[in-house]
Amino acid sequence: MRVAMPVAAQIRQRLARRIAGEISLSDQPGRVMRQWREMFHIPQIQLAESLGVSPSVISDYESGRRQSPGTKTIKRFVETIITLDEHNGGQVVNAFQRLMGVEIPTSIILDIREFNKSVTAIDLLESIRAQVVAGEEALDREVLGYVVVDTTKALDVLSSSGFRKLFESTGERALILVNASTGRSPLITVKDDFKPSLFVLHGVEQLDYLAIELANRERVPLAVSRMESIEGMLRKLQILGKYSLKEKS
Amino acid sequence: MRVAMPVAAQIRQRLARRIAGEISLSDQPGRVMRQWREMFHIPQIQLAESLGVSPSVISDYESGRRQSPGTKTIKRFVETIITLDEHNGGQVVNAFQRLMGVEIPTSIILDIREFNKSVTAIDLLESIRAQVVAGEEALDREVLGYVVVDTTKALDVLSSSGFRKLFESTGERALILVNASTGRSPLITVKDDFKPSLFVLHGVEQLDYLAIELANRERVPLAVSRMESIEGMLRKLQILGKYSLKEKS
DNA sequence: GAGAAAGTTCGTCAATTAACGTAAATTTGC
DNA sequence: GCAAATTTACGTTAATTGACGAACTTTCTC
Repeated sequence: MRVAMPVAAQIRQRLARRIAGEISLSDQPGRVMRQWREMFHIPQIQLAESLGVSPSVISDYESGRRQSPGTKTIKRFVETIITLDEHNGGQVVNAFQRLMGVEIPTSIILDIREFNKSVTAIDLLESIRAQVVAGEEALDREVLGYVVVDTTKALDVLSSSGFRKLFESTGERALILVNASTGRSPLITVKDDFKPSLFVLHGVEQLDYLAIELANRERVPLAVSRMESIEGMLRKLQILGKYSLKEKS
Repeated sequence: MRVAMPVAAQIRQRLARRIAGEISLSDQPGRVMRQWREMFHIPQIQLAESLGVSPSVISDYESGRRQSPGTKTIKRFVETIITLDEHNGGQVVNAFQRLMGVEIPTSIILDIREFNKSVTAIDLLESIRAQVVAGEEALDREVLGYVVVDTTKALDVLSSSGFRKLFESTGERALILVNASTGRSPLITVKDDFKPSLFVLHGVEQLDYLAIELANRERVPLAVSRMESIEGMLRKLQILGKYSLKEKS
């Protein structure tokens, strides 16, 4: 009996199939390609180099000049972005692994990553200028990664069981909720053993008292980021996550 | 809050993504297209008609004359085969739904289908000239569908938990195991509450005594088909399953 | 074993892809 | 606010796709 495929390869394959499927079923394959390239934090130039083509080629695809790329192109594209990530310690692939099991739609995820170095809740909060409002006692715990979710979209797309799954899949990671008007709706779902180790809200107008209460009860730190723009915050997170395999304690 | 996508549409979408992904990641996209068309029991001519193209086009893809079909082609292909199945009551899509959750590789599945009419274990066994060797008492139960698995390949590819998942996903259906030399290895895994409602073996040289014992203990009918070829058996099953929505009791 | 049904092969052609390279535009970092 | 990095826009070319249709082979069915 032949030995089964290693788990890592299986995850890789599933993610690859998912990306390839999304691209080929889209009316704008280029847009989807861009989304994934950005999810992997790979500049066009680097991708072009790895593919052995000129950067303008990537731009042409993403901008839609090529309306129906062939399977060869898709295959090379998908395999290259995944391989590049693996060379960086698999920050994105590994983070996605967690989501693959629960079928969370990609559209609500603005950014996702596993850290390759040791990062604490405090490190993360500092980097995105966030103020703690509850659960202060657990701020020194290590955070293994983060997921940034568009809360408005999530409320639209996810059922309440979807939210629970999202939380479960984010254990020991930071869940960063942008476009969270009061923070009440998402927090209210937190009841289980498996839950994020850190909540960060961005874009709250008026923080709901219940959110604070729940965070205290569940002993999860809750913070509010004071960054002006989402883009700025994503950039800060990216810098914080910049790989450095050796630093991991 | 917008209402979530209906379950049926979700399944359709997941299956579509999976097929599209498989096609675009394959080195021989045409071969994969053929596999899926055959899984859906759609003749080239009918597919061509639905797509509004000439049948030779399908053949050209499947034979590999077109080596790298574009996303538009893939998308139209996938959506058409799924839609055609849905017009037939979703015999294949619904059968796959069950497998989607457990990630069984398509490669081990030779055929799969839900019945749209009432079929009993006896009906099925008669149609493929199978002799019952154990568990006779449950032969009048209704069988909702069937899965034909290449046992040799499955032993190669599936872990023991994979087998259990396969069984679980086949509840109230017939599991037809071809290339099953003794029938021992697959049967030995049956221990759970969720299991096929009927086992059929094909291609056994010498039936293992333990298989019979286990089938009796678990009260699942076990039969051995005397059809000469696998192809012949698949054809018989296809005829048995020929849709007739009204007949379903 | 003849006839129908299904699938293959291949020459042909217009439309599109895949790719380059250069110049222009945009974004980001200090 | 400038320099560097990144992305875009687009003219161009060879290769390939997407498609037809006619002739042919294989596979069922009665």
